[in-house]
Amino acid sequence: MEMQEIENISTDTYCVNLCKKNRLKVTPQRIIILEHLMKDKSHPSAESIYIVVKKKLPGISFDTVNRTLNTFTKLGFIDMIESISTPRRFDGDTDNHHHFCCEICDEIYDFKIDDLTLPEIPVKIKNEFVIKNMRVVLRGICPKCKQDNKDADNTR
Amino acid sequence: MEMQEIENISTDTYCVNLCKKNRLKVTPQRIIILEHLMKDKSHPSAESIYIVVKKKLPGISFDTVNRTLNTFTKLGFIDMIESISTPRRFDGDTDNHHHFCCEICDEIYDFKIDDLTLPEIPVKIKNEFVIKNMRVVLRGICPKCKQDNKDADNTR
DNA sequence: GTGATTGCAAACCTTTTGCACGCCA
DNA sequence: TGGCGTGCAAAAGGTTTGCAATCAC
Repeated sequence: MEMQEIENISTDTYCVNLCKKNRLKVTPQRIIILEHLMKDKSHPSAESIYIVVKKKLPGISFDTVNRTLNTFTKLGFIDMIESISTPRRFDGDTDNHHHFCCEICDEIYDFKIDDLTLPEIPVKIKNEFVIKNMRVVLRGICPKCKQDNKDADNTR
Repeated sequence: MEMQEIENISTDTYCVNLCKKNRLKVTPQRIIILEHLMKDKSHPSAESIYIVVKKKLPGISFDTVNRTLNTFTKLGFIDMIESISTPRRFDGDTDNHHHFCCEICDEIYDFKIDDLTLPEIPVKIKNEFVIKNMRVVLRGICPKCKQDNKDADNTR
């Protein structure tokens, strides 16, 4: 009980500071959403976050949840578990290979990894799950966009 | 030139056989879409596939492209580069960890990999790309759905 | 006070579904 | 011929955008 309270206070403080540090105004909507995400390990959707959060803050709108999630994702507070964009993309190459996704241009680059250095999947997973496919997904900035960014800096 | 022709013929034959083997009726729409996917390494969207394919088969509809892509994906002819489902999902845990995605229930399971066994990213990628995040993504069937499948089999 | 943030509504984009017609086996 | 596959149209599902009112700083 006491622990719980202490935990809440510190989570709250953490969220407030995170917003301040990133020059976001500290609004109850943001704090509640962020607090919830710190606790919810179920990889929730915007919809399910909205449902839970609305109980504590009945006036909150779904759009605010969506927008706030976008803001937090851009700032790196949270991760979006999804490839890049809404339109689905397809790959005729079903051989084992891996992807680098550029977060600026959404381009996907293939690369290979030496089989010998493929990661060790935990035994528990190997035994209890049926693994059909393994992919290493890198996210970041591709050479082209890196260059474009530099160019933009130089013209400032 | 000659090579090109030979290539086309064999690609075509390959696509026809692949459909037949999987008891799909061989329609020009399917063959053209499949042929295109064999060549296009750009990880195209349904839209961009539609635009290209329409040039060869002006009557084709966008819906057919979409439906065909679904069919091919289910049969494993091609891969869908996307996380699981359209609604985005979020993760408050931005520490390095990895995901198992169940293709039946869409549940996402976290797991850790010993840092020492993390895969070797090719030097070319390391040098030319800015890597912000690396995740190993496994796809398959989770223990719960595996059990459910077994149960269903037993009641047949 | 002022500018960022919110809530509401509409717009937008993509995928799915239902149905009649046409084509492949 | 029979039934799968296609094209068309409408619906559904989710995210984004524009705008006026509100709130944090």
